[in-house]
Amino acid sequence: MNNTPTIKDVARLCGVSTQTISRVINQKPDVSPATRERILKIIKETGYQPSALARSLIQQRSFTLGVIIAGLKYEGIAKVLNGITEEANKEGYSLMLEELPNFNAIDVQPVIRSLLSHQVEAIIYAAPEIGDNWRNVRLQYPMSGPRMVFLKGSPYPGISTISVDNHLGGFLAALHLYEQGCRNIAHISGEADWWETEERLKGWKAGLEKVGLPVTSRQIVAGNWSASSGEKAFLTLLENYPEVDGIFAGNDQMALSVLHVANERGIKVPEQLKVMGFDNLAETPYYSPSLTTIRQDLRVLGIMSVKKVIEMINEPDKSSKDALPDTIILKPELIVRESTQAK
Amino acid sequence: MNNTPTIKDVARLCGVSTQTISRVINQKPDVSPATRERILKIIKETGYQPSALARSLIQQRSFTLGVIIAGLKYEGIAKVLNGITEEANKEGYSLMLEELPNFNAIDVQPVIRSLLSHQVEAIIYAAPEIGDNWRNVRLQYPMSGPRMVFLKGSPYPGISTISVDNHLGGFLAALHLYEQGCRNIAHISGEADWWETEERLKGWKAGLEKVGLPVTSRQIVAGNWSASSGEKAFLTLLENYPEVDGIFAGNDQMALSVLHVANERGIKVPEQLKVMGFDNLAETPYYSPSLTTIRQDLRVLGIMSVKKVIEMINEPDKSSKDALPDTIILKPELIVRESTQAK
DNA sequence: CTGAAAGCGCTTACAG
DNA sequence: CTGAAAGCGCTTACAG
Repeated sequence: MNNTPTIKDVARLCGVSTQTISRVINQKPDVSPATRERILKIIKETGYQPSALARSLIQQRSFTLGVIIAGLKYEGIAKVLNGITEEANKEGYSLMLEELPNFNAIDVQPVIRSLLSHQVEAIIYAAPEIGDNWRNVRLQYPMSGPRMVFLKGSPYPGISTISVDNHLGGFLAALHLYEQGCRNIAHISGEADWWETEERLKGWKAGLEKVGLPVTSRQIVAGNWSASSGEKAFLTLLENYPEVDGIFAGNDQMALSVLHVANERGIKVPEQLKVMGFDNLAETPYYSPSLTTIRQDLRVLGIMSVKKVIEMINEPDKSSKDALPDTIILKPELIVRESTQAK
Repeated sequence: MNNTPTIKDVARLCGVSTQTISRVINQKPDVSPATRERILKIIKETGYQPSALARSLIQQRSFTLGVIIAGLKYEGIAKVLNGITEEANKEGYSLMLEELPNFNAIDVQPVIRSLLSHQVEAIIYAAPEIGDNWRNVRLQYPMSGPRMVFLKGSPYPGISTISVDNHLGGFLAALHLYEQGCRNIAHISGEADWWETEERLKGWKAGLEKVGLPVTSRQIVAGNWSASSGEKAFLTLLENYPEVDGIFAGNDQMALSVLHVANERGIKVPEQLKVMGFDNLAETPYYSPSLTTIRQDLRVLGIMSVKKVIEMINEPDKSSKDALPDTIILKPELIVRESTQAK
C-alpha cells in the first residue's frame, strides 16, 4: 500500500545503516559529507518523515503539551487557546486538545490520564475554577505529579497559576461608575460559584465601600454569563432597585442585553443609566452605545501559560534568576467608551 | 524518580508475563479469573496506565485525529472546534490541534507532515478556502494520500468536503429583504477571495435578479469580516448609494456596525433601513434592534466532519449503503428579528 | 566515519 | 490458561 517509508527503507535505499540516517536527520556530526548528501537526497525523494511516535517513545520526550479546556462555544476560551497555539508553534511543541463536556465536569481524571498516556510533557488546565473543582485536581496531583499550570483561577501555594486580577477589575469598574456620577450602582454577576464571578463581585464591593456607598443585596443580581441572563437580571433590577443609575455587568454579553432592554424601554444610556461590562470583546466598540468595559488579554494569558510550562520542562530546578514566578497575575484595564460617559 | 509504572513493572509485581497483563488491560479471553483479579488489583494500586504511544506504534493505530484551523481569535472556528471535540470525545478519539499563523498561510505542508508523523489517522482541514489555497493542498495529497476532509469550502471531485450552502444563504437574504419591501438593497461582503464571501455575494445577486432588481457595483462594498470594516463599508454606501433601504452584511459583526452607525446618525432601523447579517451569533437577539440573520450551525459542521472522518477510517471501501456522501452541504436558515421587520 | 546491539512500552502470533 | 520471541520505528551508547 501507500505506506510511508521508515528509517529502514531509507537506510536500505542508501546502502547504510539506520544509525547513519538517524545522524543525518538529527544533524549530528560524524557523517561524511558525501554520505550525508546522498542520504538527504533520498530522504527528499522518498518524502521520508521520521515518526514522532517512535521518537517520543525512545527519547522519553514528546514535545507535546496537553491542553484542557471547557466551554469553547462561549467566547473567551478561544482567545486563550489562540495564544497557546501561537506560542506552542513558535517553540516547536505540538498540542493535544481535550475539551471537557461541560464546565462542571466532575471527573477530569480520565482526560488527564489520557493526556499522560500520550506522554504530554505538561498540561495546561484552562477550564474555569468552579467551587472546589480545581482543588480536587490539585490534591490528586501534588508536586511530584505531572507538570501542570492552572489558568484563570485562584493562586495556590506550590502550584503554578496564571490569572487575571478580577478583583482589581471589579474595583476599577465600581470606581469608574462612581467617578462618572453614579450613586446607585448595581452588579449583574456571572455564573454562580465561579472564582472569576466571586472576585469581580468582591472587587466591585470593595470599590463601593472605598467611596462610601452602601452595598445591599438589592444591588446584586446573579446572571450566568449569557446575554439572556443579563436581560432577566436587568428586569429584576428595574423592579427591585429602580433608582439604579449605574450597572457593572460581569461580562460584555450581559452588558449588551442591558443596552438592549434600556433601548427598548427608552432608558437613555449613558444619560440616565451608565453601563459597563467585562472582557472587551472585539465588537464592544460597535455596541449602541459603544461599551465601557474592563479589558482582559486572554491571548496573553495563553501565551504566558506555554512559556511557563516550557520553563518547567526545561529547568525543573528553577535555577534561573529571571524565571517566571509560580503565581502570575495579569492586570486588567479600564476601557472607557460612550456607555458611561456623561455627554 | 516518580516514573509512571510500565507493563513490565506490573508484570513483575504480579509474577506473570507482560502478555498476560496485556490480555487483561485489553479485555481479552484466556486469563483465569483469579489471575485477572489479582492483576486488576495491582493495576489499580499502582495507577498503571498503558502508554498510548507504545500502543499506537505497535498497532499502527493512534486513535488520534489531526485538526488544522486558522483564526481562532475570530468567532466561528471555535464553534466548529467545539463540535469536533464533542464528537471525537464521544467516539474515543484524541485530537492533535494545529493553528495556522494566519488565514493565508501558504505552506501548510509542514503542519500536515507534523500531524502525520504523529500518526494521526485522518486530518480535518478547517482553515478557510481562500483563492487557490485549498487547491494546492488537494493537489499535493491526492486520493492515495492521508485521509482528509475539508471544511467550509467548495466541493471537489473525489475529495471529502463539508460546507454550508452560502449561495443559498445569500439568496435567502436578498429575497427576505425584498419581501420586507426593500427595493434598494446593498451588500457588505466578507474578506476578499474567500470562497464563503464569493458564494454569499453570488447568492445575493441571484436573489436580486430573481425578483427583477438591478445589481450595480454601487450596491456592493467589500468588508473584511471585522466590525470596523463594516462601519467603513456602510459609510461608503451612504455616500455612493444613499437610496439604500436594505443591507445584507456578510456576517453579524459587520451588521452590528451598520446598526451602530445608523443609530448614531438617527437612521431608523428597520423603518428607514433594514439590516441583516450572517452567522446568527449568540448575541444577535440582543443587538439594538435584534438582528435578522442567516443561521449556520458550525457546531454541527464540526460534528459531521468527525463522523465522516471516522467512517473513512473504518471502511475505506465505502461498502456501507448509508455511508455519508463525499460532499456534504448543510442548509443555512433565515432567522427573522426586528432589524428587518416593518413595524 | 560507520555499524551491531540493545531498548523505549507495548501487542501479536505461536507454542506449550 | 500462560509465556518466549519478534517487532512497531526510532535513538543511544559502544566498538571498530
